[in-house]
Amino acid sequence: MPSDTDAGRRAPRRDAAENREALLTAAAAALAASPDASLEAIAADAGLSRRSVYGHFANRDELILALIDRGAARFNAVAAGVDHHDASVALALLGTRLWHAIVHVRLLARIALREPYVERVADAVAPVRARLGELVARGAADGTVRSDIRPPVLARLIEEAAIAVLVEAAAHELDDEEGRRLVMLAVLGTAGLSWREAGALIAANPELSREASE
Amino acid sequence: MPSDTDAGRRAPRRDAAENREALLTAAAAALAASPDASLEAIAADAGLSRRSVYGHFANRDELILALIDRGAARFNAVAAGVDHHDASVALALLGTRLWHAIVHVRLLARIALREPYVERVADAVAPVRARLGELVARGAADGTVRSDIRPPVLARLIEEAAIAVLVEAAAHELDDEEGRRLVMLAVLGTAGLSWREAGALIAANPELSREASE
DNA sequence: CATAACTTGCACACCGACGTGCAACTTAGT
DNA sequence: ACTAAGTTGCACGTCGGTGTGCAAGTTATG
Repeated sequence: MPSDTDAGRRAPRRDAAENREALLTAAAAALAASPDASLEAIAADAGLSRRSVYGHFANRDELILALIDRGAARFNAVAAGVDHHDASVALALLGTRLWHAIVHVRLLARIALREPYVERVADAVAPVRARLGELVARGAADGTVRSDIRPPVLARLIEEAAIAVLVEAAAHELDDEEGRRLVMLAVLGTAGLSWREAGALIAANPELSREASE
Repeated sequence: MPSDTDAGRRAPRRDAAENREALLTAAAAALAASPDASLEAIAADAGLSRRSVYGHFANRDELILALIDRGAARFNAVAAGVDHHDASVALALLGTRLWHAIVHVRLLARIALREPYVERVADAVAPVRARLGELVARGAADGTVRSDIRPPVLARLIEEAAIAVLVEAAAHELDDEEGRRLVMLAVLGTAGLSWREAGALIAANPELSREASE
């Protein structure tokens, strides 16, 4: 008895949920490649017909919104567990975590370029941004991060630098090892550390290296 | 007598050339804002009707290609005159020059996102990329630039970092002063200098500060 | 195995944008 | 003032994509 209200109704089929997932996955891939991929293309990728997309989503827009929320959730979850008394280490750590979520990051970055969704993505991603802002502010205050750029601006620059690496990584396929290292170096460099300092910091904090899990 | 071949033909009207310019300018603005602005919108911006666009360009594509070539020309010209025995200074200098060409940079960056034009933009911009590559390689060799990232990759990262600042600058309008400073700091930070080193380098090289001309 | 849940294919209307032909108009140059 | 260069508006066909209705299938599940 699934519920009181839908008495006579049968439970939804399990494979429907799977197809919905397949659609989201296909859409993520297609939209990351080209932000205005057609429903036709997406459905085909998911192994469905265009017609049956409408059995899962009211329209194109709802599909994309679902995608945004899904990506952002993953994204924010990743950022939530990041902390360290040294702000620069925390930033590097955030970088490596982002590397694991690279697919989501790239997708959101692409979607956010299209006019109607900019705001929506910004809202969905607000938590990560907030966290990043905190870390930068703290670092600027205690001297672990540069203080020649206003913290809010610096936070944006670090964000952009990280995204740039992640996007770049897609073109020339880097292995996990190098990708994570690059994100950290880009973040730390933008944060004001010299490349030797950044290297030393990574070497001194093994938790930055052994993130092979997951 | 304009030429021998077009004997009976009258010289083209001067205002036609002006309108062509107006179209390009309007298109640059419109496409930078939204990379799939309609010809209708562009023409209106330029004070013309959609119909007469076809008097200047065979089709939408040719308009965009003209735009790419025009932007890239400006862009490459800017990069050509950049050099300095210290590679990191040269990079910073390139940064400030790019700041002056910010409009073109942003436009090309946007257009390059659209599938059919990626390659074309890459070709058009090849000279700047080449120059950047040289500088990075030289800097890595003589120790003025970080050597923990392969030079070709580092060149891409620096490029992305600079573009990120330029794009970011559009949102929150920065004055000339701060914009140029930010581009330089982002470039130098990515190149491996600490923020204090970057500050010192800028202070020590007045040509990086007095670029108010043009 | 009965049946609701789901998928499919096709038809259709709709929309925005592109590109073109043409006739009438306005305007710069000589 | 004559005239070619340039602009305009409108009509038209085309194309690709969206969203919907419906009838006929297929398949998971109770």
